[in-house]
Amino acid sequence: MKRKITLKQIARELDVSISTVSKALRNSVEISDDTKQKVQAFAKLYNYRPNNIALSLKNRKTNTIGIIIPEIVHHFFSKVIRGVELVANTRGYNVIVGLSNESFSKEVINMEMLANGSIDGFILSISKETMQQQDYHHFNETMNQGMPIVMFDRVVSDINCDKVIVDDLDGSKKAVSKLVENGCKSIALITTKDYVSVGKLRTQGYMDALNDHKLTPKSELILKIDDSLDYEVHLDALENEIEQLFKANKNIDGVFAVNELYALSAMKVARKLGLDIPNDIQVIGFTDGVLSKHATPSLTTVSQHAQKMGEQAANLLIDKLEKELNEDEEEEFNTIVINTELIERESTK
Amino acid sequence: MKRKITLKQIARELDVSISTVSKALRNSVEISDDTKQKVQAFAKLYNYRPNNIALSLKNRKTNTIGIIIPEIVHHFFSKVIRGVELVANTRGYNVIVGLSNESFSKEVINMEMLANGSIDGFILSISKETMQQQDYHHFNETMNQGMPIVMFDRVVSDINCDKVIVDDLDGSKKAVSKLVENGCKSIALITTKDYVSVGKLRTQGYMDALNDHKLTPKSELILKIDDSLDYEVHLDALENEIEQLFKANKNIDGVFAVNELYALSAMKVARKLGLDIPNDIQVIGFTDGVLSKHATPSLTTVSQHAQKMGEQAANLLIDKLEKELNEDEEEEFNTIVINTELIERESTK
DNA sequence: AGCACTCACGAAAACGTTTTCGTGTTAAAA
DNA sequence: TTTTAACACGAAAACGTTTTCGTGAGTGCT
Repeated sequence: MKRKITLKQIARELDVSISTVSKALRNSVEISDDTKQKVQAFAKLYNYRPNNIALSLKNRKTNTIGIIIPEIVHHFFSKVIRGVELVANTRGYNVIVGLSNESFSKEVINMEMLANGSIDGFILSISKETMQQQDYHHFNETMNQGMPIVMFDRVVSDINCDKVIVDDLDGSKKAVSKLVENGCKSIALITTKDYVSVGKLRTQGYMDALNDHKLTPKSELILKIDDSLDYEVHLDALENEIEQLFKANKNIDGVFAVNELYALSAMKVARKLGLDIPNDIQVIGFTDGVLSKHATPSLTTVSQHAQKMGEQAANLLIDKLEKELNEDEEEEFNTIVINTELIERESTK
Repeated sequence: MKRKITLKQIARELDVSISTVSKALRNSVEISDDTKQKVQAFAKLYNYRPNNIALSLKNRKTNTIGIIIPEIVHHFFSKVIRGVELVANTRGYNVIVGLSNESFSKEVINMEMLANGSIDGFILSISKETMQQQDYHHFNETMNQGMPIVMFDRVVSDINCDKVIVDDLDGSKKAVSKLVENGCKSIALITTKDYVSVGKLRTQGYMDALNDHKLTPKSELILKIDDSLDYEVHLDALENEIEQLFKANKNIDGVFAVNELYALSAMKVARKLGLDIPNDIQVIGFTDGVLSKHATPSLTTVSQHAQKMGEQAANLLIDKLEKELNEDEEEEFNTIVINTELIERESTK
């Protein structure tokens, strides 16, 4: 078990100075061809590779970006990571992952752990708890230290930074409009509490679409789920609430759900109540998940293009990292809006 | 936008030496209480945090572990990452993620990128292409440089390192035995080509279970899918093959599939052919996926405990990293076997 | 006064690079 | 022969830490 070889060791073996070795390897004109050959051959033989940590320290640049997400066992987030990885790698960066697990304190700790030199910038999506508490000091502090942040999906307008978001409003308008055009008269909305920004926007889109079609939104058709419960575990509770909704409003003929699980649960309850999909009731979900495609009937969804979001976020961040900004010139922040796409499957006519 | 503060700056401001600042912050007895207080107050005020990169260089230890997986948009792998992250974080490590995308060259490049000082050790699952080519030089070279590796799930016996594996053999035996006990006489196997080690083992488990119950395996009931196709895309081709199998063997009353998608496809085809699940035909899949739970009917599966695998792998690696091994004492490698669990749902009686 | 000790601190090396600047040698020009 | 210039290389600083060792001032003792 031999350690990795260093410049110093090569220098000692070849009886030259460290500087000479370094220059020879970088093909400097200062070094004679003879010496270059000798050094390069030796380095190749011993498979020399410069130590990344030393380089990072010297250059004050790690070529690593940190990504903080609330949860990794989630189709949407893992697709985003894939997108980030893809462009990061092709642009010569590594990716270091931190999970907040939807917790404020874990988000803070994780960011502090990485902000002390380990990475050059952040890509992140805010945890639910942070959104509730509306405590964003860690983002501001990070940025004050000159470390750029790109937020995606769950963003907050109070923070001035680059952002990549889904056009949630337009996406849900498209979905609800589709339901209306397909003949639905009484469309239910299954959404989350308002503090999650995306939930709010999707609710707004539902409203807008109804208004556009001269339909009046009815509050009894809107079900707001308290998603502080882990719904993977409390599936029963979720289905119960939906069942109550359906029973109280027998005329429901369309459902728009702000995520995959709500939509699937709605379909399950509908079947249980003897309703046929899509003839008695049509369902659309907002999601980038894997369940929709394989459900029976398969679910019509609003696709978020998660991987593309990751790619765009990474490009935004790396662009900023590599642009040496003139001191006097004002820094500017971009917001990229990713368009949604309605993927029609069997749950709609 | 002010840079992060360093020891040197604190030293200059307080008109003491760098060493004094460093010692004061670490509460050294060498420093007077007066000076300690002064320094610590100043450091707190300016929110001083030691630079990780400098520490890594000095200590020759990064407190970061690299994880290389073939694919991240995959329930199994993302659960493993979650497990790794969990114990890594509580033990003071960061996690840096590399994706091989099932490609040999990307696996090699990614490992080389990280092996030059960025991390202390690897946790990885081998890509399909690497398994096919059976070229493992990059693993050996990494280990020769003193960087430990822990392999999980897809391992190879030629390499001497720590491993965490699922008891694939026992898992599939349990599944197939269950089918037999539930009255199945003619059980089909849907598996992959043999080069993926886990596929091979699961096939073996199927054989063993049949033999244990005095049933003779019939080759016409075994369908080997060429999974070099991306089956998410070529779903039709997959379903076609399964349909041929069913049509050619009308007596099939049980199916064991080595992954979730094969199992779901089998159910879909069965329904299409007018077969009732689980009365006409029972299905079990080997998986840790999310589809099984939400399928209709929900799928009975062999659970792999992916998160636990990640946790164990991380513990194994960190244990090795933190155990200063005596030079003379032989290094030893462990293999942890994770037991599977049969989760019974609606697709079996 | 001379000596030994403790106390509180600083200098310097080390981790592995890159880069600036200086310098000795040799060959060409005056 | 002397001056100049090119050439080939080395010394040293810098990135931000930690730690070993050295040292000057002060104190107590004889």
